Amino acid sequence: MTDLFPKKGHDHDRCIDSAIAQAEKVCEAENARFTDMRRKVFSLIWQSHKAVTAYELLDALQAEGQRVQPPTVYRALEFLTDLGLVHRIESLNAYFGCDQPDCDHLGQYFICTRCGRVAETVDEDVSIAVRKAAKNVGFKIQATTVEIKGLCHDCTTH
Amino acid sequence: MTDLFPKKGHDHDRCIDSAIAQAEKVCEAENARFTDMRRKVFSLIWQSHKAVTAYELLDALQAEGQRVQPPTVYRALEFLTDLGLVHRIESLNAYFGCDQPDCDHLGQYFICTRCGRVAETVDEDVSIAVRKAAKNVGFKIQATTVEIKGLCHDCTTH
DNA sequence: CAAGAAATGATATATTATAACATATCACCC
DNA sequence: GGGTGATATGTTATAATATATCATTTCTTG
Repeated sequence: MTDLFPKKGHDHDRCIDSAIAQAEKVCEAENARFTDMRRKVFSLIWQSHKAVTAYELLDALQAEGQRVQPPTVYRALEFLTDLGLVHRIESLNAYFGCDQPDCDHLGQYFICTRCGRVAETVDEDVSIAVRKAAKNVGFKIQATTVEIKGLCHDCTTH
Repeated sequence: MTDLFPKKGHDHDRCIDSAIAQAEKVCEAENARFTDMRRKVFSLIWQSHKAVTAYELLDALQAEGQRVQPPTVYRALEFLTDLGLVHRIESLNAYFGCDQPDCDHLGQYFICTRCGRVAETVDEDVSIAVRKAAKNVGFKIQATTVEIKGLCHDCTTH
């Protein structure tokens, strides 16, 4: 068993730094501009391992004295999700930083209902089963949403 | 290949009647009241094989001259989803009539992005793969959301 | 039929998201 | 290096989805 969720007391600054470094690389590869606003939003999303709502991001930006409006946040989110740097968690209407942006959007999301954290995995068996189920019914997949709610390992044992 | 989506020109009245008959049975078994409002909402949901938003239901009820407000619709939806008679499609913020209400909520939803129809399946391989993925990471499942967007068989061939 | 429980009505408001147009900033060419 | 078109952000308004709260009605059951 390998817990996907980060350990208590891990060095979260490293998560943030590494995510930003990755994002920079992706943007460069895609010839997309990682502007101040996008970087700011991305870094706010990475402040925790939870999913964050657009309005939480807005509040955080405004708390810093910026006069930001909803469209600004939603635009940054659209940019980031289009590049796969952030994923939208449909069942939470919230956004989550992806730590494997080259994963082709086939991931699955574990959402802990106790601590609120989210973890992503790209499980081949799940993808295969989903693809097979689609094939069985003659369905051509464009996108999949697999969100699993429950208790993370920490929260079942503490 | 067995298409889950109903054939063109199928007798949809039978879908509706059968769904209502099933719903009556479930409510009786659960000792829950299938009131006029709940029946009305349920039957509106079953007017098509698409997912319907709460406000589309509200509009339909109001179009019939009823002076219905949002909470009324949401209450009916809550009742129906709690009993498993209706499922919420998270990625659409919309509601869909379940034709196998004893399925334990482990279903997968195929959503056709062209015709808008939704079909439900309960694929054991997918469930098993998801449960295994959860076990691998020490995660205790409470609920799963598996929504697959793409083209139904009709829409790929026509 | 009375009394409590369950359902619905009614009002207000919270939360999530986008449309439309104005302004600012950037990248590139000359 | 300055003009120009493209890209990004600012600004205002509003749409779409959902819930809290309290009042009233309807149902059930003794």
